[in-house]
Amino acid sequence: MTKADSPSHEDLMKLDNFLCFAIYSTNHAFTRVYKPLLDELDLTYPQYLVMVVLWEKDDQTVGSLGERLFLESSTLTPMLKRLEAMGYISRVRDRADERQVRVKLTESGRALREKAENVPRGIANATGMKPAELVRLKQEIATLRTSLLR
Amino acid sequence: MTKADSPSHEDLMKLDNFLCFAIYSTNHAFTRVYKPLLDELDLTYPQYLVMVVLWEKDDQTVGSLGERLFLESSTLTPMLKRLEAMGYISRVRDRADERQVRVKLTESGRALREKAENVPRGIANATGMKPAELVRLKQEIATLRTSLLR
DNA sequence: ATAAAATAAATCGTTCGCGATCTAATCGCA
DNA sequence: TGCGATTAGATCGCGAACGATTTATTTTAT
Repeated sequence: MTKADSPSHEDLMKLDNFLCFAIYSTNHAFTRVYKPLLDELDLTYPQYLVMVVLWEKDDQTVGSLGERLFLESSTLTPMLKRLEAMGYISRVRDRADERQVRVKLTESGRALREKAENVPRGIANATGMKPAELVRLKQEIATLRTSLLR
Repeated sequence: MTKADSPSHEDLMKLDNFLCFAIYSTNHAFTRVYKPLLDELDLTYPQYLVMVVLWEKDDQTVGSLGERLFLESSTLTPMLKRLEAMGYISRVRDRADERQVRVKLTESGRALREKAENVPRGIANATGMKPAELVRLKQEIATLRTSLLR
């Protein structure tokens, strides 16, 4: 492919040229890097993301967690039940609107935050990127996500 | 956070500052964008990636597919069985080394390639990015993946 | 005031993805 | 040559993830 041409079907059909595959495989890579760090907290990677959202703002509905994480209730409900079984959160129907379930941190869930404090640095480290670069790349990808969901 | 400081724990603990979450959620966004395009081919997104690898190079072992896609045999074996059941590939033990399974496209699997020809452009379009940008971003993320797996 | 529409979460069935383990085949080397 | 180590896939159990559907509640419109 020369500079002036638009990419050919041939080029577009190569896995290594897929932006989506770069994302897909890097996502798996992150999961692997997180594994040993999160094992100590007894959390899976998606469970950890839920906890991060709750540490940021406690007492949220399933719906608001889903909006924040881009997940459906069919994904969250079972996950939240697991976190509840582990004692990190409580799930209670909202008295004012019984359709909603309010998800709150337990004492144990709040306490976990301290244990998780050093996780982000461990991850940032594994990327081998400088903080500023990292922020820029993150922002570019978030923008891409917005385009895709539009 | 001022320019001179390194990021605080507080900052690092916010979901929106997580590079990994940008990747995680953008991966899901890609899956959603692919869905309607791949429905016409009766393929899931991961199945499509397997087909792309085979269209690039036919007759590979489970191991080489896994190396290419960063997937384990425990993931691939069931997927390949589904693709076989759909008639797109065949799985045959290698006569020279019976430990290996050779995965080959069927006539139908090769034919599918034409139907899939316009998928990449549809996706590229949905990103709203120019080809050159897209290549650069893809490369940055692939480099990140390499760092993470190191 | 009540029936219809909308909303929130849960449930079900299917596919992915992994780690741990198992089985079968091949290799290495004494 | 033969037996222990290695390798390649397959299997199993578990946790995501989604779409489609269901159930329960609330809102709206008549």
